[in-house]
Amino acid sequence: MAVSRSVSRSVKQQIADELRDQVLNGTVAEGDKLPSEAELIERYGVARNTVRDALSLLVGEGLIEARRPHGYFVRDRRRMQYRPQSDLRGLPITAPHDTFLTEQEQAGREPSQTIEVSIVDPPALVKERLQLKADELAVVRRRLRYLDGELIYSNDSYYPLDIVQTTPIMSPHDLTPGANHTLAEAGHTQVRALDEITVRMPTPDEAKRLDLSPGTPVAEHIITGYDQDDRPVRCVLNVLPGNRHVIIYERDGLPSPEGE
Amino acid sequence: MAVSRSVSRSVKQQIADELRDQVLNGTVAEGDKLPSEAELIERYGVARNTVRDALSLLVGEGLIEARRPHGYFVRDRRRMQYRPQSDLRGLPITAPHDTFLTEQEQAGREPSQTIEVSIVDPPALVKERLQLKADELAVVRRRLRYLDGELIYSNDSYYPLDIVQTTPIMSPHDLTPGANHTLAEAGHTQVRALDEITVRMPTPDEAKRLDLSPGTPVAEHIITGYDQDDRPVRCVLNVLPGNRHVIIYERDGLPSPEGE
DNA sequence: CAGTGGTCTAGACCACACC
DNA sequence: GTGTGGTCTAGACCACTGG
Repeated sequence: MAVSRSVSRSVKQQIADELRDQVLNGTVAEGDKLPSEAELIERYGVARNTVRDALSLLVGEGLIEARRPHGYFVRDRRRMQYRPQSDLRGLPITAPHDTFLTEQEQAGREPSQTIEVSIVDPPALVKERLQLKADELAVVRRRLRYLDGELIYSNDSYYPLDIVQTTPIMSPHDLTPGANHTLAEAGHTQVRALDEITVRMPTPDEAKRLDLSPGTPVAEHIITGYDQDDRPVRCVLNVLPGNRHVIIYERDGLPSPEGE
Repeated sequence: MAVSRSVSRSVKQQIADELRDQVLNGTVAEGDKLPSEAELIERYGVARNTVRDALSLLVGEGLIEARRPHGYFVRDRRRMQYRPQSDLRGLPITAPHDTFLTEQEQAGREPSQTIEVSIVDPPALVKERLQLKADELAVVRRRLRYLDGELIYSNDSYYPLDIVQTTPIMSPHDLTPGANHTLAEAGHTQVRALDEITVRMPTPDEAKRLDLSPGTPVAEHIITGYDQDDRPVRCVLNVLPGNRHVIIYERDGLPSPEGE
């Protein structure tokens, strides 16, 4: 019903508009099932591909997803806070001192993670940031972090091999004293960091690893940490599914350089 | 040629894979034109919709875009730096003191912007952050920023009406002394800020306003500024096309709270 | 005018999860 | 089995831009 041909707006757009309205105003709530393709074909009197085109527009907007063979569902729009500052200040990641684990436990959720440690020839992106020569290697701790069994984000921390060679960073367990502590003991106290955030669509690999449904962008968050001698000692590569997070920074001071 | 049926990977996936490889390894460079649909139909011996399905996968990954009626082209993957800290420290946006304009001019590019000022009942999102009551209004300065004639991002700054009512913030021009200066003169010196960054697909409105091609996510960057009495005095809503920017924060100190 | 991608139709067969 | 969405075919007509 109610699709008109020969209007400026295409049929699939009109169908998508109507469904989008219903999603946004709550007629169909988060988690609800949309009508099946067959129902929409009947309702609007159009071909199946037209209905599918309309639905794929909404999928591309990140509003709905297909769960085969159950139907299309409205996606969850709630987001959790992601705070790079406390992640770094509390340091990245270890048992009692892992900010991810402790913060989430306090929030009454069940955090967990998998850790996998290896020595690798790191990607160019990491090599540049760690100022490694062509033949220098790095240790990477690859983590997948979960909350209540649900994958939240991936976190790969790279360290120059020569710095961490004999430290607990090499062991595939939570770092009980904390990675920053370990680095400091090795003579490299991290005193500053550079955060780079890029927004993009995931690669097919990432989509698979993070179990992302189509229409889900990611934030790639790269942290490069420097020690007291301005040497890069850590490069962390986080990939966050865009639909699950709000990235938060708090800033103060704002010294007004030119008297503004 | 070379698509095989009855393999686990679908035909459209195989075609997409082959084209993706060519894009990523540079066989077809940024800005280059891909083969037309007709050529791909012939090359692979499949139906048109199959070719279109393959291409729309790559469009969804943000790798290529259709420029009708010219063909499909490899998208530009260069990004410019976006630094919320200097944007705020230098203050947001005015003629000689506008960090956007001055920084970009120094980089040898031609910045420009449109400004539109109005008094509005702000969106709920802004109202919460400015702690406005239901009937309180705000002044919004809506900007679209360009570089060399190309749209870079949108920037909407909201101010509580009662604070800026009689100030130059109300005039639709560049703020020569700077918005922070004006706020300070009105007795509200901004001393801290909260940044929130969310990653999502654009709404159809945004896609149109920012001229985003399909497969382009956005970063929504919300800055809330507080004065010496911890009253929110500004709420800035930036929408950045994901494919054009790297968001950069610099942090130092990292005081290691619990001795980590 | 020719060639491009955009829209739409009307079919077909498939894999998968649930009953 | 039944119903779901996923893949694929083989056509058609359209709007737009360039030569």
